[in-house]
Amino acid sequence: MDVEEIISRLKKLYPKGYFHINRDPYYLLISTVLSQRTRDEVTIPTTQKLFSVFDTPQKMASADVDEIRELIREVGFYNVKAQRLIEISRVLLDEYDGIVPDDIDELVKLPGVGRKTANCVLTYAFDKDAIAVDTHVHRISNRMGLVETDTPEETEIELEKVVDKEMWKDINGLMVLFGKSICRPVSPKCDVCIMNDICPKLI
DNA sequence: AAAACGGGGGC
DNA sequence: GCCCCAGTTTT
Repeated sequence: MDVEEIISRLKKLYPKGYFHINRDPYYLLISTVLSQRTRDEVTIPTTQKLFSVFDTPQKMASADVDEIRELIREVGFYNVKAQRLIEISRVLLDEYDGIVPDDIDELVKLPGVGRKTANCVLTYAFDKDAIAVDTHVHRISNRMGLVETDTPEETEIELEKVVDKEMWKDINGLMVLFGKSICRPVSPKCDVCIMNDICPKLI
């Protein structure tokens, strides 16, 4: 399977890539945590609403957890997420001088931040070379025969072997857009898919 | 390895 | 009314 061809086609299909309203590291970190297992149509306005009140680690760290909880209710998992946002902000202040670290090993130490979230921050906020593997990237990479893996962690490792480093940061956004519109989890739109001629169609 | 966290939208 | 969604932590 020609990885470069796949990414090249996705870039043509989505020339503007994935749109982010704000690439500030703290904003992106918080919005990405809020987006876990949640549609971004919901996450985007909720994050803006939250930041209209608490827009810095200093403000968030001393916020009332009940107020955060109500502000983010629509994204779901609001109880644990509200506590994590406050705890993340406190750790940033205590351990990192209020600055979001640009290192994977430091980011994953933050509560509620796993490899997917950390790699999103690295690629979108810091423009670093990393692959953020979510369910879309995991599913599509396997469907198209780029890798054969059981877990996102495994997929990240295998993708790094078969994709040029300069393309790593593009994978997540492109495959998310592709995965939501065409290569969906169930009933993918293979009949209108631009990968039709090169896809193994292992569905 | 499996459960738990969850409101909102699609069907 | 049922099922799924830019995951991560806990049991």
